[in-house]
Amino acid sequence: MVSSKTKDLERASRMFHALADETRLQIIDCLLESEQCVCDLTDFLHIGQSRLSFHLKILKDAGILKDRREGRWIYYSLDPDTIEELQEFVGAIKGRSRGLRATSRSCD
Amino acid sequence: MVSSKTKDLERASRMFHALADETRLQIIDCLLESEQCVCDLTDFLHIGQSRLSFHLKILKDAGILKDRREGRWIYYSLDPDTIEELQEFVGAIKGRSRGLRATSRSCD
DNA sequence: TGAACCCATCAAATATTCTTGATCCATCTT
DNA sequence: AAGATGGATCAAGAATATTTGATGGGTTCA
Repeated sequence: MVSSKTKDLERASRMFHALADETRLQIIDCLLESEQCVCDLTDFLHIGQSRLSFHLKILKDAGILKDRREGRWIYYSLDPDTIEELQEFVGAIKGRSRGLRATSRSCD
Repeated sequence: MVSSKTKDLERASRMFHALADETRLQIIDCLLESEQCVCDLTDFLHIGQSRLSFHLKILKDAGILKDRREGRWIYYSLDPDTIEELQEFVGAIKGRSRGLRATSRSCD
């Protein structure tokens, strides 16, 4: 099966893009311990609410975060499945990056 | 030791940014098998030389690629140490992302 | 119902990144 | 030395991303 390598790269680049920002990595860091609601995150990170909301959306759209509503609060948390997917992707690169052979070719 | 969490996040976001682009992921894909010189990569990827050079620089600056000159050619290859660093970073997130406890806090 | 609260979304201004073509530099060949 | 080749770099424009403040929607509580 081909599984469209193009699609895979598109998905991977979206996930990496979501992680390519210090503010978003801080958000993730905040969520390592447990889920958090948006208002707590604004307090912790000292950033404006709409700005935080913007970054949360990017992380959520990339599948890295999930959210759930409870009354007036919305709790965000990491999505373990996506983190694992990410780990597999990096692992696939690493698997081959040690002990490469001399110049040869194979690509597109 | 503190090791400046800010620095870590800065470094991590740089690495992720380098991976947050389909063209650059294609380059990496080309380098999985073996090192390649720039002219081969332009052939494989069907992109202009200056464009490729731009992306190679981003990957190299992030530490993901190394280069070595041989006569008039410059060969690029993956840097296994950085790939490993990347894997550790993702692993650190994954390590805690399963089985989170209920709401609590700890952050900045 | 209305006020207060939590949060998403929108529009506009900024800032950053990417692409393209031109130019320059180093190396090799003759 | 002169030309050819492999690549980096630069400048300018095009495309994306980010920040900020304003607005609006859903929820709770009086």
